[in-house]
Amino acid sequence: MRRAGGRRHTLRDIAAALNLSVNTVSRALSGKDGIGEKTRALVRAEAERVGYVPNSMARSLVTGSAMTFGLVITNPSNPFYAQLISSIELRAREHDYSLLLTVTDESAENEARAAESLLRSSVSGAIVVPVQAGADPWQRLGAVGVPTVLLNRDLPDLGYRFVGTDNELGGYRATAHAIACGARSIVVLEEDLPITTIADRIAGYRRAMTEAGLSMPRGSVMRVPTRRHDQAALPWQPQQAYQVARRMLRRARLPDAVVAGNDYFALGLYRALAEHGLKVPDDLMVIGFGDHPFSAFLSPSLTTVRLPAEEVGEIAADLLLEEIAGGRSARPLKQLIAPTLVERDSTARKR
Amino acid sequence: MRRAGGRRHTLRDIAAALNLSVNTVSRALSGKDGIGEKTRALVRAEAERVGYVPNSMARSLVTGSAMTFGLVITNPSNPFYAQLISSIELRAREHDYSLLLTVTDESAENEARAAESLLRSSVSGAIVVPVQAGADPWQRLGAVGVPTVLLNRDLPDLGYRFVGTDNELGGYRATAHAIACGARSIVVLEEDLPITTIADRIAGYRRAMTEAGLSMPRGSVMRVPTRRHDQAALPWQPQQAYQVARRMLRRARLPDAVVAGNDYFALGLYRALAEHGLKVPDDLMVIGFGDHPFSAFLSPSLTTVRLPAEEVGEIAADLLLEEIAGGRSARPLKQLIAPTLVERDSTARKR
DNA sequence: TTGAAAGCGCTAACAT
DNA sequence: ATGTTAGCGCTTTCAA
Repeated sequence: MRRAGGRRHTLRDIAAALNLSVNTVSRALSGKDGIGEKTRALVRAEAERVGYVPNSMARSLVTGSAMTFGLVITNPSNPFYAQLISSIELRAREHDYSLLLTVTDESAENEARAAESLLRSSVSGAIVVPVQAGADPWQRLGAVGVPTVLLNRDLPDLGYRFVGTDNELGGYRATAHAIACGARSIVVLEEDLPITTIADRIAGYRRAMTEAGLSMPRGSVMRVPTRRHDQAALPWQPQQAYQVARRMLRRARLPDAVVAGNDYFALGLYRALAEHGLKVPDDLMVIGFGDHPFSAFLSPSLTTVRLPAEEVGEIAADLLLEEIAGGRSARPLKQLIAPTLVERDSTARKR
Repeated sequence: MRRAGGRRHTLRDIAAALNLSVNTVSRALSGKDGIGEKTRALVRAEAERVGYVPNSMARSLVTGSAMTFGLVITNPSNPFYAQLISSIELRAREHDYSLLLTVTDESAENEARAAESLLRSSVSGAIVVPVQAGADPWQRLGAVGVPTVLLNRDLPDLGYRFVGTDNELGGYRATAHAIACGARSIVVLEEDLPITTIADRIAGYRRAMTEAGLSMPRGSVMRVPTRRHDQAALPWQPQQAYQVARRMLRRARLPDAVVAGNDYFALGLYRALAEHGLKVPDDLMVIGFGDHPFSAFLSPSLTTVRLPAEEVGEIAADLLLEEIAGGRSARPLKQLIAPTLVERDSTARKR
């Protein structure tokens, strides 16, 4: 029955044991000066002896800061976000902040609740991947003075700081690479979600095509249906991409290359193509997005766009730390980190 | 300069505006009875008007409960843990708990700090994947009365509640399946980490081999080196498994099947085998572990062991909720959920 | 160098 | 049905 668990010791306990005032004990422990060395040693020893642990809630109540980051993410099973969690948690921890994590699962309702919850918890600041179904919840957070950094998806109306991947550039590079490899007719396979990351990638694709003077007939942008509000283990559904790819394969003229919005879609593509007797890259090139862990080990290995997850996470945390500190940052308000193309065999066409 | 952010409104503000006592306002808002309906309506209206948000720290300080789960995980980039985060966060949220997340990255030092941090934060309870480098930090947590549930890796000395995957059974099923498919000589490929999940899987492998009367010569258990304390994007390194597999392929006699400790290792195996001109499954069968998102889409598709991540997460959360509520649970102290074998092409040998 | 007093925002007794 | 008092554990004035 370990439930027993005696009451935690408080400053008062230590003060009583040592015949000191609570205040003295507080200062001895918090390393402030204006205290005798022997007193401090005494207090520390007693604190150690009884296993004193400060109560952060009490401290926060008076200082007004909970020393906590709120992190709001759509889906931890997305490897990009998983990495972001890691790198932000680490940075937070290094600066003695705790991490309060909320998952929105692309739901505006969850997002509204999340913002409210961060408010209640008096987080020192928030890092948010918005659902992009309105800016209200985060507007509110900023309005009451909680520094908020937008991650990966911007909400320009708010004028908050933002770090993310340059998806437009990613889409451009992927497409330009396909073109450089000889593709003339290129199809994009993207999820059907109304978020800027996807729109940006498509814009990048269009720019590359336009620059190369290539046409984008109807059907060049294919959409994979999303199942929102679905506590999904998978960030994306290769199976859904597979279905869409099969539909594409019924067309009279096949494209030379497909640029996928993520590597999971490329997985579905691979299967559809294999079943159809098409060889990658010789019959059709495939380019992924995300450089997910498996991509280097597919056969053929997948050419893809690597995302600067760790860097984005670190910058987000640093931006937040700066905002909390109150200093105007030298950094630009909006920061887009360039992703890099990783060339592998799925675009290495033998001539 | 949104930094302005006026002070948050408090109960006192509302009380003053309405000429009521703070207490009345408190009860009106918290839905307690003993309050006039018109008063309540009035208070609610005013709260709404000024956008009142309760201060959880203040409430927690007096109630003693922070309405927070502490979740301590080794690595969010492990898809199994990513799912666990999702399902636990959801369950917590449904019951109005927030989630405080800490990443240990397999470091005992981080773990000790994490436990201390949970203590400071007065979490209502903790769900922990221990590093298994000693039980002290969690012993301490329980000792001061914080309900703690162990996840995926047990610390039997503590006598805490535990939920996890039945890895022994998983290893057994994987191996037994290989045997059923005709394999006589089977090698296991496991990470080199001193944790029970791995030891259990190996034990299951041994049981299956023994039952079938098969021998396990030296070299039957191959170890893939771990890079600990490495904020890695990858939960495991296919590349490392690839290296180990290449070493194996230099042996005089090759096994009929390899049982991998996770699907990422299977990825490395696939490459090594392909480079060596060996066909899966005809020359060598491969079985993975984890049923990671990509596994169904490899070619050949990977036979693997699917882990009950969502179920484990939900049970962990439910156990914790029960412990917090203080009611003795009808459930067993230790709960092992059976994983299921997913048969695919990597073991479908044409006879 | 130390102590006393006040108060952070809230809830829980106990009055009225 | 409402108000008063007290106090959660800590930090922050201000005195001594």
